[in-house]
Amino acid sequence: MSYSSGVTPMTRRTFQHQPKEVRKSSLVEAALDAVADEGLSGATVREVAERASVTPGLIRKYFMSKDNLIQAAYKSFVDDLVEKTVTQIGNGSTEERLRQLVEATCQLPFTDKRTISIWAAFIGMTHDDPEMLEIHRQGYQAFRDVIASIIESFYKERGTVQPSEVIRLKAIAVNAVLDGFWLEVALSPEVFDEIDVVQLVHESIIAILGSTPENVRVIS
Amino acid sequence: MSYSSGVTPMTRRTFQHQPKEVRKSSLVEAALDAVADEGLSGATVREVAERASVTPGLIRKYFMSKDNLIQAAYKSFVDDLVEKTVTQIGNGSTEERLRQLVEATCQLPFTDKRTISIWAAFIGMTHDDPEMLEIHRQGYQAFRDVIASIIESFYKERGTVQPSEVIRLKAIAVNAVLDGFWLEVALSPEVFDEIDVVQLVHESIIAILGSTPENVRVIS
DNA sequence: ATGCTAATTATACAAGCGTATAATTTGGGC
DNA sequence: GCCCAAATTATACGCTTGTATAATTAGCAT
Repeated sequence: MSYSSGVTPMTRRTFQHQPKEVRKSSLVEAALDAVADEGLSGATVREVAERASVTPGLIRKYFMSKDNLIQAAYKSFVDDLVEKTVTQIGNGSTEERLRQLVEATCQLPFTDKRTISIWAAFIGMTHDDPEMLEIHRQGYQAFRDVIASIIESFYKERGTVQPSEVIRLKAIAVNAVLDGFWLEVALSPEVFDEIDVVQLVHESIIAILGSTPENVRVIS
Repeated sequence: MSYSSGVTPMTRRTFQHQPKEVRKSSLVEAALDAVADEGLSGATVREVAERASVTPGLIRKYFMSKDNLIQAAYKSFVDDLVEKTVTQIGNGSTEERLRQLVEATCQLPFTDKRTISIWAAFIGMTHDDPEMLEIHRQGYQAFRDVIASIIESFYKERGTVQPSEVIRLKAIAVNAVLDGFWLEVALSPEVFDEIDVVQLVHESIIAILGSTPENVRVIS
């Protein structure tokens, strides 16, 4: 809804000057809201501008193009996600950190509708736009590093120091498990209505960490 | 590129009548090609029509709207994927079927650029469009059923018959692992350049199947 | 051969898109 | 209190989109 209902306004709308960074992040936030609510195709320049209480032309003062704004929004989103994860994991014992990692992945606010909608909307762009792909990769790399550090502690505590190559493989596997569960929870939440996801994921990860090609045995 | 370079054509282009189903599936295939190559935003009515060697107007004879065409394309894609998986798995021993399942997930043609591009493009629509969500869910349900039947055989062969609830949980977990790995391979293939993904996934799944909350132990 | 019906093409239109640019307002320096 | 640069608004343009519809063609029944 425009501020004037179609007719030429008697007076221009008032506005306030804002520092560059404030305006930029305000526009980025508005873009993410638009993507979450209306999907990628709904995140038009006009829609974003309206959500930021600003006129469309202003966007081009701060971003070279609409694509540029979308990229900035994606980067902001990915960085936030990684940072929130790191923060939530904290500095406790290995067991605690692992549990926090699982909870961060399976529970709110990481599985809320907004986060999932944005993730899903953007993931499709990584194949067309090389810049979006790069942003995605950096985020995943950072996430995998967090996982790897926990796994390293895990083995150290158990006195079975593993070569870095093993840790790398385990980190990839654990990352896959977290990603896969997250995706399932995100897209088919009703499947997990009566399931303790955190427990299930935790068991799966422990199973993977506790197995090597030589020592996997079904005991019972 | 149109058949006439902008000027009014002297003669209309020739065409052939086609059976309803042939035309429909031809349009669906063209839509999938367009999505794979140009992304969702590139899959316009005109683009699809051109790829199907047809004029845009014809699409509306077979599909109520563009959205309707996109939904049909997604359904075709999902059904194909499930069917190809089932076919590849075949009727061998449990061990063979499990191996085939893993290979089907991690190797070509399930991880080729076309398949991944289409999957990624569509997944973002499942949050806006309820019909797309339903198509997605049906596909996943079918896939999970395939996994569950393999898992059931797995336990039967080992003489440890599990309650259906356990099988269901394991199926969800295995599905998550496959999904997660598939996603990683799809989006960051360079990570797996020197890794035997099939082996890694297989180990992870065996670890999960062989673990219960009571019997998980690190042996070595 | 002819005529009829369905299939297909060609054309047009209104709406929405990203973008460019000129006009106006704001707020701090003097 | 004025002025000037920067920030913001307003307006317009050209293009693409999905859709509607009229004109034409193709193929089959007779």
